Amino acid sequence: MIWSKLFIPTLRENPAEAEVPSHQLLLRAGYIRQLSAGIYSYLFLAQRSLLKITQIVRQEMDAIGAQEMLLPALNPAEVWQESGRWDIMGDNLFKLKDRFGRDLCLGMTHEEVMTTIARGELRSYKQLPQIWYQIQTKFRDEPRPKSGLLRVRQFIMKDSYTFDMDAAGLDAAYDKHYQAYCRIFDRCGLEYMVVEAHSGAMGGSQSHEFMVASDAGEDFVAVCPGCGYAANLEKAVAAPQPPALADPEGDRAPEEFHTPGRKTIAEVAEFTGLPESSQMKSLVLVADGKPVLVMLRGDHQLSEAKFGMIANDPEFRPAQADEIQAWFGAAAGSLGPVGVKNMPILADRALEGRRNMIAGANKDDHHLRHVTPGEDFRAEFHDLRQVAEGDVCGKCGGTLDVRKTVEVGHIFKLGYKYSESMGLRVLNADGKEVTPIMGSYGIGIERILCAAIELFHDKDGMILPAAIAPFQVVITPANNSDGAQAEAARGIYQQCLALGIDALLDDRDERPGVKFKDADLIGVPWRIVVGKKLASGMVELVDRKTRQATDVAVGEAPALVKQRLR
RNA sequence: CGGGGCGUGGCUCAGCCUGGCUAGAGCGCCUGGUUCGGGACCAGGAGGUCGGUGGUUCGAAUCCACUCGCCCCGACCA
Repeated sequence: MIWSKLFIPTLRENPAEAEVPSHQLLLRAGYIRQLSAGIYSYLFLAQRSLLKITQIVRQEMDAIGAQEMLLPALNPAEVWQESGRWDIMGDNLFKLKDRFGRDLCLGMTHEEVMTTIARGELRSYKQLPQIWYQIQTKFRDEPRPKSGLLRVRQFIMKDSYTFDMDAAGLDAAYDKHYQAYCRIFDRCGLEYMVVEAHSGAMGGSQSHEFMVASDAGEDFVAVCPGCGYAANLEKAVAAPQPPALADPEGDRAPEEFHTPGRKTIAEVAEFTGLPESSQMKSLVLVADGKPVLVMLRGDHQLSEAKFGMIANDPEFRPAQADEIQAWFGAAAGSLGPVGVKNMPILADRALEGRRNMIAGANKDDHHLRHVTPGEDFRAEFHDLRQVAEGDVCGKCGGTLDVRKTVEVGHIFKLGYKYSESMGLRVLNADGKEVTPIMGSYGIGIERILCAAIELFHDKDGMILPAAIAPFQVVITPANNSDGAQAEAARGIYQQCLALGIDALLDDRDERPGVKFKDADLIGVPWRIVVGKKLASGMVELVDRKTRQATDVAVGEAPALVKQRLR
């Protein structure tokens, strides 16, 4: 296409509202404009790039036998009420009413609608398995949209849904998606990792996330460089490590001591001269309306996701000061497990086998020493702690890293949640009604673009992988008012088109510096500069990433680009 | 929803504290000219209800109240 005819509103300066690199560059490079918080218009360049991404997604989905559909974004409340998500999703679901006062919502995913179609039409095991997908706009009333296109209220998602007769079928469908996702992200040029994920409110047994490491991300992932173990921090497990100081031996009885004004783990550690790992941390939580005492090693953090799963209430809350006072007779700085009878005690596995530790005495300004789990109090042991940087890998004994990431894809085994609640049944070979098992799988289309920009940019702009760049090559006559240069550039442009290369001819009447800056900014991977060397039949082929410039014969440039694009 | 910050030509910002000239600068834009290998130069020009409403005042971009919007941190999060 011809640059002088296009609308590519590049900006010299960074708009003030943008913080993360992808947001700044998308605005500066004229890809997007904001309409409202978390709502963006995708201009020509963004749309071109997104179309390339969706095309790759489409090809790889089709390759695993998935069938593309397009479902309504506008949904009646009924189907969401049936699945229970009308209430569960709360304010995150965009809800509206039509003129007759009927409740509607804008879909955030499409389990309900897909299941509605399936239950109306699927009758026999002979029709299974099915893989259905769509690439469609989703809506979420995010409490806080942020970071440009990374967290928005309206975005494009590829979502697919599988229906199988049994767990083995689901395993196969899941694996197909796993492989397809790898091919998609590979083709998009992303560096990513696949991590075990917490399946959260969606239920289901297994779940993986496809993550791109980036400071702009919001998810934390624990990775082991040694063995490749990788898991979302919500789910990650680390091997137990010995405490900083060995426990005192012997069968000692708890013994109260005065700790005036020492409330935090750190204060008590300083006061006693014992490391934090010699203490127990007591947290009082209210799950399902009932109090629970959670015990952790002093230097450990609670994983809210893990507790939510175990307590079977993701909406749990910390107890309030007055509740704690009523239940324990002491304030939060002096709580402990000894003598607690009015609530269950959950303890982290790191406390299993420990002896003679420090804990609160349930008496203000007092603690107990020589508290031994299992002897001085009874607890149910679970993995409750959140893994931290530097913890020991549970698989290989290496050291775990914690990385900030952007989630670009998520696959999970739904199980029977929707097929059950919405009444999807088919007849099996024995003529018996059975409930198919489902999976669901998502890819954030814009997030692929954002993640690529976060991964690949420099001070001058984006360095997009060729597969998702809006153009593959830009042809820049240094001086377009030089007839020979303009003509040669046009010739090269035509040849590129003939070779099937997505080419952009920068015929603008601008100084070369302006054109170079713009080309760098919008992230086109290759540039052919037609300049003074044209006199000797040469043009320059420039690699956006390495900045390496090679002089090549005018006639050979298009073929060379073609070759490099492979 | 809690905390913080910011709203002044298309963009980046100054002016506000301490009210008073015609509301400014750089970039961008338009016209003409000179230029042409990393965001040129000269000359001329267009463009602003200072987010909105109300108040205080002889007088408000500036002070006060309310309100709307945007950004950041937290809470929240298929």
